[in-house]
Amino acid sequence: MSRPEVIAPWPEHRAEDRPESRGPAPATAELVAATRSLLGCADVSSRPERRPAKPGARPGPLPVPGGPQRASNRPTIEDVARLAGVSRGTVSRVLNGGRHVRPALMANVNSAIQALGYSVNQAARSLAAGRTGSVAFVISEHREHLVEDPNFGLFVKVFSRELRLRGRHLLVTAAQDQEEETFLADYLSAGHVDGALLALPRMGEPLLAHLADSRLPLVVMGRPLGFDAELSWVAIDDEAGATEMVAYLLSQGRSRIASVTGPLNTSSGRDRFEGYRKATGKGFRASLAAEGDWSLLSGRVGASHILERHPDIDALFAASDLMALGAMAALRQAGRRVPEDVAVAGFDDSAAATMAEPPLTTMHNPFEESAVEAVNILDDLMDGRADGPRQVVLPTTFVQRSSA
Amino acid sequence: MSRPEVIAPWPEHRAEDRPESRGPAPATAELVAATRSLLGCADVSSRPERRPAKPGARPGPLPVPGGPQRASNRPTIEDVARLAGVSRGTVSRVLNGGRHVRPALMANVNSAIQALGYSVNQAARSLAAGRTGSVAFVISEHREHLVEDPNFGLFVKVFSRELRLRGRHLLVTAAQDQEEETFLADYLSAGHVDGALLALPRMGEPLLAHLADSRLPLVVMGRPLGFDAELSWVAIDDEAGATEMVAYLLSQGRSRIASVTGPLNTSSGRDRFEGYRKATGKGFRASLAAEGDWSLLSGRVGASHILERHPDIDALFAASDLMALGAMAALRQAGRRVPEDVAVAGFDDSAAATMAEPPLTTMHNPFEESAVEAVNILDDLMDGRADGPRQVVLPTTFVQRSSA
DNA sequence: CGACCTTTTGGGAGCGCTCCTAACCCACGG
DNA sequence: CCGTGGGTTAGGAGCGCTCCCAAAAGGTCG
Repeated sequence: MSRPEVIAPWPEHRAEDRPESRGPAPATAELVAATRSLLGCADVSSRPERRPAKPGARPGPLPVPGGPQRASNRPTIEDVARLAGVSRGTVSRVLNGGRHVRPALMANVNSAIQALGYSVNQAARSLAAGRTGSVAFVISEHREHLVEDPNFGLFVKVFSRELRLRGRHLLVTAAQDQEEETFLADYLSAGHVDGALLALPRMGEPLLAHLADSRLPLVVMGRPLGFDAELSWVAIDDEAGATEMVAYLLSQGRSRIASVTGPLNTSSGRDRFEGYRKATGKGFRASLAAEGDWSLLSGRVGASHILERHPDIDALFAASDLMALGAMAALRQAGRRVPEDVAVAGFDDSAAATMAEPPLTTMHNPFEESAVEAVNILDDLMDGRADGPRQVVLPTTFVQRSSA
Repeated sequence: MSRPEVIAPWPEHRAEDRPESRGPAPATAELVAATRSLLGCADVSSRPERRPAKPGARPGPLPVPGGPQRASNRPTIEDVARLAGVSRGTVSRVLNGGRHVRPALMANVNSAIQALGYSVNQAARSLAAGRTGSVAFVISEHREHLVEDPNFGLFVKVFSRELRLRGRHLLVTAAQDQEEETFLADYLSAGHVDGALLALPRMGEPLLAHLADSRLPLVVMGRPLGFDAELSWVAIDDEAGATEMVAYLLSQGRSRIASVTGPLNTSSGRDRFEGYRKATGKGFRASLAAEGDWSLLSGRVGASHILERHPDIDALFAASDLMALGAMAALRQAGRRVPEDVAVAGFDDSAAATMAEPPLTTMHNPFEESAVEAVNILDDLMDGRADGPRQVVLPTTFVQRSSA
């Protein structure tokens, strides 16, 4: 972004975050006059007038030559200043954290804000400050399926909440095809947002490369293969989670453990497979694994294929809950009982896991914590508080239900 | 909104929607000079100079007294104007639809835009025009569960896509509690967005009332009970859908049809129940129905209760797929086979329907079409093209799978 | 050919805010 | 008593755009 090292104006919680007055604003000028006396405005004019009023100074609302351009009745910072008996600058300072403002004046300004129901004009602020106050959540074409994933909704919710706590907004942008992706990358680097959150990318995705080049503060959800070191990201410990799950299956006396993996061009797909491979040790055989794409269907297809090659499996580890459901359907179709004949384990602990019959044993993926962490990092990045990319890896936790 | 009847500037597709140049912008002033000659700028100066250059007119970038305030290198409309050899006003006109601009000049301006990689500064535009170019998708506290619903993601995706096609942005806002809801209502009416899309409200929701009072263009997803006439909304024909489904069950020879309904303080819950009641005709008995809240659990609980009262039911109509899944679990637990002993039908055709065992017979809810329609209406509302609230009701379609 | 109307164009005037500078205040110390 | 310096404050300048008005250009018609 334009100014390299902005040291955090726009603080946590400002007065504007809790307006009180309701209903349509009355004509502001009158309100100012009327409210002024009502408000117990501590008269701070104990100090003498500072500057002699200039001859050309505005006496009041001042009928503009070309007729008033202000169509809206929304109170402005100027109205607040007049009501509080201070200058624009002081109000602005209060709005931005209140540093270098005497407590008495600050109280006055806050009362005025409340009285007028003032709320800052985001557009004006953005224009003047060169920051937009909003953050994009970027979803690119290859993640169509993500949208059908309940976790997507969760991300949106948590992002939105966390950002608002910091006085920022969430802008959701989706690119449906290659062309739109290019447009999106340009749009984002053009300074329309202060930062971006990127959903789980695949390898070799052009959007990722574009964004990595730009100076836009960026946090990736999931480890971005090929950009591990240069980008900030939040991920879970996929390998450890997979290892733990397979170890559990082994501990239950299962020995012929198959796996439907995630796409191997994603870090999660890869790492979960790696965890499975390591945990099975010398029992590992490539033919016991089939690559899926996280979807229900791919789980069913993958499990069928494995079943043809290895009719004697007694457990199946799916790299996602959805694929586990698909696999369960295939197993049932092949006459296997779950968990009696074949134990089935999933990954993610999504809503689907509870819905399954029998309910799915799975690894809990801390989506909410990830989202919070991502916003934290992005915030530091945007405010120049970070001295380089930052990566966070969160642990998963085992959730036992009845499928394994 | 401030200006009541804005008649549609900000057209469908503008030049800014397809920038070409990549990479960081070089110092703009030089670029203007350099590019000018390269561009085959049709020299439109065949007409004589219009106005004699004022004595005080800027000769160039003009070193500002207090030092240059422009931190960013982003080209401005002024840069484009200089390069194209026209005035700011003309470029602005091109940007906003190109009315009252000669084609030759328009071409020049567009080349300049491409050459500089110019893209409009949203903040400045908003400030000057009094419109923000963004639309809020509002999710209030009572719809927590919605977020876990895959349809929510679908809404976000479709809204985002449709709005971008119209040069607008989607802002996602969620209120977690009562207080935030009040804040949100204020925020929205304060003119930070041009319009709002409200997700499926319940009766007596304060947010709905607030928003209905404000002048903010608003489209509700689902029929807002109590505001049917005064608000714009998009809904499906819940009653007809329910009737059709129950009629199907009857046609299959099922006669003792139970129902787990949706919450009866929502229009969908009410209407689907009404359709069920009418279709069952004199076979209807209140004890055959149980009220649910759309959730899996409520489906299970509701079905269990019904089963206690009426062990002889041979069909169950659930007002949502999720509740159907819950009901199926309860039935299975009670030793009933689906569909042999009890046929189960759902509603919505959500992702959960395919996942079920057996796959769910359901009514397809055209979520995507609804979303598109909602954006259409909102667009007309925001541009003052609508002469009052508008309501749309879309039909559902029967989807047969194997549960009934 | 000039009066008159329509279409196009240039540029002034803001939109509401933040940033910055200079002026002001009030100790405090010499 | 007068500098000196740190903490406050007022208000000018400007962010990049749209809106609008008046001027210019280009018809049209009697």
